[in-house]
Amino acid sequence: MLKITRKAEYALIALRHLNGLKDGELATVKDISTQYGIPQELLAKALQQLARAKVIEATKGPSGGYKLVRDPHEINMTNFFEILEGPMGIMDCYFDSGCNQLSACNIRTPITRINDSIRTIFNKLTLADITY
Amino acid sequence: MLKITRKAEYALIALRHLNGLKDGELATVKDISTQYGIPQELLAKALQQLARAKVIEATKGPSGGYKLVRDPHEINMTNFFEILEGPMGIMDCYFDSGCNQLSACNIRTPITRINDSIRTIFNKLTLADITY
DNA sequence: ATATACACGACTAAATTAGTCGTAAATAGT
DNA sequence: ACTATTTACGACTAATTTAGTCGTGTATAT
Repeated sequence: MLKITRKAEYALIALRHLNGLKDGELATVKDISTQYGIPQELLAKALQQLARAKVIEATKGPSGGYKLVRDPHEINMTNFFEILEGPMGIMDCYFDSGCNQLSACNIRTPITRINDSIRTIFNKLTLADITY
Repeated sequence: MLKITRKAEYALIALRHLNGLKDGELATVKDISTQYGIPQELLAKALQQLARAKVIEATKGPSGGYKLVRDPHEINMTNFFEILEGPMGIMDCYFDSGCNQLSACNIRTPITRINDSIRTIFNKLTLADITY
């Protein structure tokens, strides 16, 4: 019920970690997964998604790793979650119009409003806020 | 990802329906489930939970059914969801202190803040708002 | 009596999430 | 060139959660 996934949780931990690095420093998946006790392969996937979305940047090979490449103030949590998990909404009908009960549904409007409220919260929250 | 369950969704539809009844009118599970295309047994369970929590009241026997017994302004969505699904939080650690990674976790504080924001939204939202 | 409606626990099925594995590709150091 | 390190990524399995069903019981209006 209204839970975020572990993948998102792990990614958030990692992002915060990357945000704390000194200029030019990189962190590897291994670094992060051992430091925080996170399954390495799962974290790897999450970071790969963030890298594809250009939130972080990867350097391959020995002494490689990841670093943040966007201003923490520009990474908002709606973005972040949607990169990792796809559309964020408390019900699918918010995005997906394939609901076959729509005509009878009496809560569409309120649901949409609730969704918007939640998205607004997450839109306003940036990585910078999460870092303090 | 941040989804509410179908049970909660169905319950919300039902509550809104009950809220629209005339004084003294009752609605049966069957009424509601056929009108909105909801699996009857699942809806039944949800309404039983709401009845146990004294949000609605059941009358057994022929011409029985459910009716609302609380002022719609007093039924807030945090209550509502927690009746149906238990504690509402985006991560378990918000409630459950059994996390074995707590010491390393670097996002506890921000997670708590996010949770509080969401709970605040749902605290302010009453059934009356959902009914318009 | 009987038909109707709620109560409730046990159960199965489906879907989602979590986590693993194998393989490939880039690259720094030697 | 070779090797160790590190990211990239799809396929797979396992675990958990959610969805939905079933059987049985209790209350009650007619």
